[in-house]
Amino acid sequence: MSGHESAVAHLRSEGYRMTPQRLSVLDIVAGRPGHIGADEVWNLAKEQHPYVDLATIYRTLQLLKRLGVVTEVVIGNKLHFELADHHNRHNHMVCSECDSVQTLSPAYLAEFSQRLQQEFGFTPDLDNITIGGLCSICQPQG
Amino acid sequence: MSGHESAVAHLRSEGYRMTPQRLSVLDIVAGRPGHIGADEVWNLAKEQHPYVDLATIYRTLQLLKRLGVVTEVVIGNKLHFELADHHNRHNHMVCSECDSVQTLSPAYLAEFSQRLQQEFGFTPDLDNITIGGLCSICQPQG
DNA sequence: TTGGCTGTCGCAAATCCATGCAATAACGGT
DNA sequence: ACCGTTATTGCATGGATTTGCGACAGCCAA
Repeated sequence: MSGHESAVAHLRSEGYRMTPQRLSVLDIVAGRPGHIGADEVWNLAKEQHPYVDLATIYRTLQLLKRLGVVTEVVIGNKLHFELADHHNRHNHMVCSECDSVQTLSPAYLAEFSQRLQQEFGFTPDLDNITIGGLCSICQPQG
Repeated sequence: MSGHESAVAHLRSEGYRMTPQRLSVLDIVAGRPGHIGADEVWNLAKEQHPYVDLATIYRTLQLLKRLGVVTEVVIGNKLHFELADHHNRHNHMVCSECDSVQTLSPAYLAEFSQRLQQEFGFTPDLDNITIGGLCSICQPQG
């Protein structure tokens, strides 16, 4: 029962229906400080609602992503999700060695993004930009 | 028979073996100006070597990627590969609507990359940075 | 050339995610 | 509270990619 009532309202105002499954997914993602994998969401959701199907979890997460309620982060070769905080947007830096994740203010990307827009007419989707690389701990000869 | 003899030498110097399957994959990727999907590589490889397995194609492409011989590009939900040209590195902008790909000089990312390095000790892997978004043609109300 | 060590292959099964379809359940109207 | 419409679910299936494993084949040493 955190602060995702607005998300529920958002869903309904778009003509989507609120189901227990979707509520569970929302609760679970909202109850997490960080990001969470689809499989973890599934396990937690089954505790409240034993018959949820994994496909439903995936569809719900995709829906919430389309609505901008959650953000998708690629970690390793799996997808993770986290509640989108529009007052505190951020991008991610994922270490390819230890899979650790650091957040990054989009201010770092703003100028870059504008250049792409101006010079190529290409509008980057900032929410889906994740930077891979090596974190400070995993640097070679670190 | 292009210019990938050095890649062959690279493989062997690292203790990997050169097999006809791997040569085929190298030939095919090297013979392509742009990027190519794993399934396409497979189809072409089968023409020369009817019994190659798709798993071998994948493993070979992963190996070549690890060695820096080819670069991986995520297009839609498929992986594409292209010969890494170290004298003409580039990043990609992929349109999430039409899956078109434009290349991008890494100069655009240089300053950004340096800031991450200095402020976070994070070394971004430029080869694996792909920018998603909407191309000029697929802009809303374009 | 032969042997053996070990990397590699082909096959099959597993994983992650997406999708088609019929049964079901949510919601607005009554 | 009930009904009908239609979005949503659960199930089964499919596509893309990865992985386990036994058989096989390169490559080095003798």
